[in-house]
Amino acid sequence: MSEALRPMVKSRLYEQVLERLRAYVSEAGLKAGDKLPAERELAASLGVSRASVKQAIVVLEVQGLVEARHGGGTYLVRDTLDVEPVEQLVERRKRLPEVLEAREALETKLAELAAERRTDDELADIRDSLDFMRDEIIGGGFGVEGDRRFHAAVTAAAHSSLLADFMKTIAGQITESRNESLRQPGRPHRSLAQHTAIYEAIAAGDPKKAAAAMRKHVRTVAKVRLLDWVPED
Amino acid sequence: MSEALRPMVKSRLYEQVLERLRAYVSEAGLKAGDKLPAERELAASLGVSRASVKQAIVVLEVQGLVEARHGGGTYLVRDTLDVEPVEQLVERRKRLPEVLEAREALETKLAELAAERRTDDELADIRDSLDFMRDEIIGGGFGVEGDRRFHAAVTAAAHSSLLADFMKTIAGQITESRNESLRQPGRPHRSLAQHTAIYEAIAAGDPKKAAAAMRKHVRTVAKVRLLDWVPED
DNA sequence: GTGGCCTAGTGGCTGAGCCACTTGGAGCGA
DNA sequence: TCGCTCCAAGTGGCTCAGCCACTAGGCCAC
Repeated sequence: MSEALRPMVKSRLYEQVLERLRAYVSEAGLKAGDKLPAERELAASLGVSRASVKQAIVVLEVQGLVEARHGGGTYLVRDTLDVEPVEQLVERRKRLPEVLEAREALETKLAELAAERRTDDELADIRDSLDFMRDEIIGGGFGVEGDRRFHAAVTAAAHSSLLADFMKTIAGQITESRNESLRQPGRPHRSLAQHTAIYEAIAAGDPKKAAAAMRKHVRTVAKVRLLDWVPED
Repeated sequence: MSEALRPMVKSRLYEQVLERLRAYVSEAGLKAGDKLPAERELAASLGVSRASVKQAIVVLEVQGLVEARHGGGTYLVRDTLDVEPVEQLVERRKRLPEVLEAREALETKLAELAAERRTDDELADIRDSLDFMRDEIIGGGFGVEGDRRFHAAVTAAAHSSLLADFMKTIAGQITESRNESLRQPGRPHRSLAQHTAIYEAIAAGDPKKAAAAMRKHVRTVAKVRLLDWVPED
């Protein structure tokens, strides 16, 4: 109660940086794909430390408004730094089933191609991602990052730049579904088993088996997501 | 295209910290209000720098899952660190009109009381927040922080711990509406004018005028929000 | 008991620095 | 001239060490 009368939250510096950044983007008329000033430069011109600028950028990153490329600069994903209104979120969510259908089509083929075309190095990459996932899960994590690496490695091993490009366009939504799916009870271990099956088929050079294993995996993910989202209309 | 086949995003360290943190909370059975380990401690036990831990905490902060009190530790807001599913977001959103009604009731009375009870120091605080808001707007910002400080200062000046507690329970949703409202074109300046009117009434010790000015202001905010959210059902 | 004070604990922020990765151009060879 | 390699500059990722501001809790004086 003594605390109730005081200001409710202290403003954090990164929040002010955030606001300045948003204002800058709209004033400078930056569009999707445009490059933001370098972190060191921003820190200098805003008169704050680089760490604070970093915190602001991290926030924009998790909100999907910005993409930071290691060594290559930070880029706008949309034409603005404003957070997506709830309405659009819902809209996007309604299109998720479509995305998961598309994912099934693409990844099934990718697994098939990977089984045929993978080099030994690429197979090792897939194996590494599987190990990483296992470590994550053993360490109490969900294996999110390992899952991501696995699918990226399979995509690379398929040697189809066109399919890879398609995957890229739905990568964001897949990430979303991955995060949610892997948080379900017992999910990480089941996921690990399914990925292992995919890996083994690819290692054995068996395209049909790889495709089947991948299809089963993607459908597992999709089913959960489709079930827990029942639009009221 | 050469880039299309490579892993799509590199994992950031703060994301892994995030995952560990979530796992920790669920394993340790922490509940809303419980204290997280200190940043230095987390950094040490996770084997990462404090800056990375900080980035993860900032993410949790903007997602409203955690509250960091300067000098007082970091606390869970809910029973979990998982992000709120879209469904609940929509649910909460539907209750927003109610919140804004409640806000009108509370803040109108708070303004009235502040006009009667404010000390000179408190009046100065309100004045300061107004100046801060003006600076923000001149500097290209939206005046979000100044707005927050203004209402906090008025609440303090009203000397009603009960009303202040009520305000606290809807503070989160008010913040949300503030962020969105102030981003509308021309909004910051109009907001500044309305706040100035409230300030002047409080300074003059005119409770009726203060209440009226506050009511007008809150209704402006509410109207915009109510208009742009039309549930489909 | 009450109130003020002091100190340890903790978050906020900074500055300097190293490493990893990207990019673009210089320079070399065919 | 074209194309390739390689390197240096630019930039993000992360760490370390440290200072300051604020909070909380215990101690002490009254």
